[in-house]
Amino acid sequence: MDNQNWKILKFLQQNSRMSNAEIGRRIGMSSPAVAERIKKMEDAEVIEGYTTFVSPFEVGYQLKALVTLRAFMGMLKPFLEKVKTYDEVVNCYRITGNENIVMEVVLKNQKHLEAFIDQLIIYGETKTQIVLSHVVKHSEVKPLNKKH
Amino acid sequence: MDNQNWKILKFLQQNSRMSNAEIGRRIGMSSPAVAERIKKMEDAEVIEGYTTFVSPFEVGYQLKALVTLRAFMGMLKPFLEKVKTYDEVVNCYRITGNENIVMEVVLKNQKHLEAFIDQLIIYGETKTQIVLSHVVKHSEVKPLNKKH
DNA sequence: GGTGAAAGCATCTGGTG
DNA sequence: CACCAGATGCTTTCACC
Repeated sequence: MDNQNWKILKFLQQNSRMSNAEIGRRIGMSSPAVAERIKKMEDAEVIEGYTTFVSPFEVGYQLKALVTLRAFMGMLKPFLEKVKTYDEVVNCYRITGNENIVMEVVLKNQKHLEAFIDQLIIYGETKTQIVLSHVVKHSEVKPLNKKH
Repeated sequence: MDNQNWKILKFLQQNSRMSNAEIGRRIGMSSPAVAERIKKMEDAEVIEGYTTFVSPFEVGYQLKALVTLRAFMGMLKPFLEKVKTYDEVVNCYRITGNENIVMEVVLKNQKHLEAFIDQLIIYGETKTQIVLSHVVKHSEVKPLNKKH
């Protein structure tokens, strides 16, 4: 992970559809060299994949929320299986503390939110925080600063 | 947003570097037709961008946490400006309720976490939840189900 | 939305330091 | 081992239908 690799990752994080040739032009390298470096980062799982951001709002999801779950005894495991099947859940984290789970969910409206939360009551107690705005959106991963 | 567009979005969300020609082959459409549909979804901001997932762990960030902030009176606005400058913050949401902000942060180690939280004390009270695992990871946005 | 030509790109090969 | 340059097959792009 030298400086050239970080430059490649910077461009790929900003626009993963940028061609290897264009990346090469910007960092002073031939396109086969760029391709080879990308391949190695994929193999090393530094690069986990390439995706497209779809605006939930533009396709009809008017609400975004963070839903926290404090699972009932014995219900965490079944929930961890079930959560994969919910279309509304964009991200789900297992966390330390009194609460076990935080989910980022997209929903059509209040009624949809109500229906979604109703599904969860068998698994535990929930807390819902409506997202008002996305202040920092998928900021790039940057090289670790030495001072830390 | 017909069914063909949703198929294109499905492939692009799974692998944004897939060529238009390959997408076209899979959905029975020519590559110029695919290109035109993608362009229109970009213009309509249905597609917000294309990115690469970089594994924070593989590049030296051993810890992930959700940090919640309850801002002191008058400190929310300055914080909303400041948060954009933190390399550790991957996502930051403004939310409803007692607490104002939830951040997803990546950190080198406990010491780095301590230093990060120390930076926040002037803005408000914090709560930290360490992420144990990422149960659902950037699940695709899917078409809204009619029943909701 | 398809087709076909031209330009551009990815990928493989062989060769250099 | 990382890189470059040239050759080949795909891809993108733009004209036109």
